[in-house]
Amino acid sequence: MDEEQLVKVYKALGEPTRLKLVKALVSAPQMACQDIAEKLDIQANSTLTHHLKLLTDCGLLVVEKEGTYRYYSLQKDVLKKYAPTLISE
Amino acid sequence: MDEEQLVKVYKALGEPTRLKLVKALVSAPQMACQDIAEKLDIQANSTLTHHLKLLTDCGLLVVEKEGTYRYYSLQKDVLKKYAPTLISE
DNA sequence: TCCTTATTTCTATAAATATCGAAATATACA
DNA sequence: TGTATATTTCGATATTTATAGAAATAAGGA
Repeated sequence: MDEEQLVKVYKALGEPTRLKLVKALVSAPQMACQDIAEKLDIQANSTLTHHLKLLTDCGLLVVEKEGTYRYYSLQKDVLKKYAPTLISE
Repeated sequence: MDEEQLVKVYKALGEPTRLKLVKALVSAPQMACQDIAEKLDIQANSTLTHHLKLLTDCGLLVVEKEGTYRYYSLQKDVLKKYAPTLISE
């Protein structure tokens, strides 16, 4: 992974809301936007979308469409490689 | 390590200049401010101090005084734990 | 003490980013 | 088609942060 991408990964993890989101997805197999927003106490949909975009752009999350829902899940191999402590802790 | 501290670590790594600095210190045993500023092409002393503070505050760097110099070095065990890919790559 | 070098602190500014509200898009269903 | 639900996009604002210049601090040597 090139340096620019590495910066993206660590920037994505270096923000409280997104770190909480990643941690939540370590135990949950996948979550829809609603569930995530509720879990993390995010007020605006657009705020959630913003965070989800950063996390998917850097490869930490993947999204799967299902009807009007989108289910986000963790790329555990990526997380394990770049921030293994988040998997086990 | 509590969550707040974790955020600090990843925030410290999620910025191009600081990531370059960490990478430079993986191979160099230690570096003084001057050397770092030159290596990373940092113009203002205050900018360097700012970055060094974030990196030491989160535990990634330690500083050792020697006369008017301060030598910064990497806490490799910390880096290895939270971002192991930076050690080997 | 005075001067030089090395680094930090202070203050300000510009750039990046987290948040929000509202409108737009997408999909399912009556 | 029309309505409801889920999510994204757009535009604006407030907060955070990276950068810089100047003054302050620290240590060594003339």
